[in-house]
Amino acid sequence: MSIHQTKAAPGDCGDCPIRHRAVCARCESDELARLEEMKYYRSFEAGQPVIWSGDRMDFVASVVSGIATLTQVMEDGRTQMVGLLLPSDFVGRPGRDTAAYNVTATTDLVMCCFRKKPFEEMMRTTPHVAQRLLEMTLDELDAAREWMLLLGRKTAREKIASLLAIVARRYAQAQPGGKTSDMTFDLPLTREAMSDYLGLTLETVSRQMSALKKDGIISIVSNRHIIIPDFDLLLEETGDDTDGGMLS
Amino acid sequence: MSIHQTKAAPGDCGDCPIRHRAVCARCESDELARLEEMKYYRSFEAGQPVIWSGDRMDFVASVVSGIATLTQVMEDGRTQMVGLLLPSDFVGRPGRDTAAYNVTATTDLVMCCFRKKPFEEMMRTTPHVAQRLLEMTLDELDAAREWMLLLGRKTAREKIASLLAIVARRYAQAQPGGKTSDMTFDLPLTREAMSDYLGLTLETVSRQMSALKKDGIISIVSNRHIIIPDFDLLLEETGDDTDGGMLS
DNA sequence: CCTGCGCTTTGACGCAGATCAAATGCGGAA
DNA sequence: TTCCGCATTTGATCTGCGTCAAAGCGCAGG
Repeated sequence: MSIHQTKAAPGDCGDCPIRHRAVCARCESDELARLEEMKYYRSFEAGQPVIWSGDRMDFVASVVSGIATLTQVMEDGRTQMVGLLLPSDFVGRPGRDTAAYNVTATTDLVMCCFRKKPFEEMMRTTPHVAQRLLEMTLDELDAAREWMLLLGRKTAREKIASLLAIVARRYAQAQPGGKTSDMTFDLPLTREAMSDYLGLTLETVSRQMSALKKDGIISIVSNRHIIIPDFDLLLEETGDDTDGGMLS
Repeated sequence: MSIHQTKAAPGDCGDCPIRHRAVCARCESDELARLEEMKYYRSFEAGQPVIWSGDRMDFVASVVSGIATLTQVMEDGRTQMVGLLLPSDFVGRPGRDTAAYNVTATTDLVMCCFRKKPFEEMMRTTPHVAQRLLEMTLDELDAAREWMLLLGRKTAREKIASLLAIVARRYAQAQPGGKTSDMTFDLPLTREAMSDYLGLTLETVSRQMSALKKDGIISIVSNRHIIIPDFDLLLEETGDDTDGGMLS
């Protein structure tokens, strides 16, 4: 589907690209050894479902590379994304045996899966995994609350700007220097996925993207490739406090 | 402000009404003793602020009785509630020293506060508090995701029905029998608080409440006091799957 | 009993974003 | 190169909810 080949799974935790950010971040080498025994990799092509809400799920997992989404769907088809999973993010809930959401690969995806039983046992007997998972869950809860403000109170334009800022920021922090000027990245989401994220229709997303482009806030090259000439200008469109937040 | 007197703080954890549901739920008696040493009670009148976003916060806390809200406010005043805290719910984040949200008492409120330093130390050295906190945080994350679906995709009528169903359910589970018929309760929220919860204006909330009343889904006695003659009828208005969800 | 003050309801009107529909453009296969 | 399928853009119109404004209503205090 794309020219990229799925990066071969690392196999050894020592070489793992998410080693220091995922649930295993705090683990000592003996704990890593235990994890190695319960882990296995799974790959998915862009667009493929990982699991459906309600399905039995006997593993938990970390995203190693690529992007996945968590979505909720109402009976009549209305869809809301409730999670955007980037490398090192965690899927699944210890102590629950069915999936609560649809999980879909939006790009080619590699996940590091842990068999649920031994993983739960490890959470009970050693502190490092549970500690890290708590920290990650609290971060996700904060992100979810930010997202709730976006869904409940922001205008369509502010929503789009916020999403672009979030994605751009994550690319920036995975990249060298460059800071506030001339960020460039590939949007890993279709217009429809964006609309599901933002609680809008895909037409509104498209119109607002065009509007931001017309106003010089962003450049759109080849539909997915975005250039942000001035990140501060984009931030002003998000409706968020321009200043604060540097604390913490 | 109300005839109710603030229930005297329990003082002893053994008598605490939230003993088996709060962060301390899993603690053994020696751990409880440690918690007793770091805890103190604070009371707030209905409508009073507990803490403002950005303020220094050197405690974490459990709601003992009453109701508090977490809200985010944009520069221009747009407000979104991001958390509704009922008895046994937890406020504050270990490892963070400023409040991330406005916390407000919407009814008379009693909180059991723990000094942050010793609480964090306890999380590091004994597993039970951290384990319980992880579980509670995962529950909150699920609730937040349900809430995101509501904010992003539900109609005003569905939003109102969903909120009433949530509150009614919680009252029901704190009450005897009664099940699906003739639930009656006091809404602990003003129309404005409801609108902040749902991402609507207070006028729309009022109109939809009137509409549900006209359609016989609810009865409104004295503005805050609500009767739900048939809970299943209300559920049909929420837009959620009428059936599923019995699993789990 | 009257009065004032919050909270709530109701009405009239406007608009942001949804809906319906039709191009347009782009990448992959033949 | 042409063709096809699909994502995206753009246009025209509709509508649910927001906005602005004015009553009601219940309760505490005088």
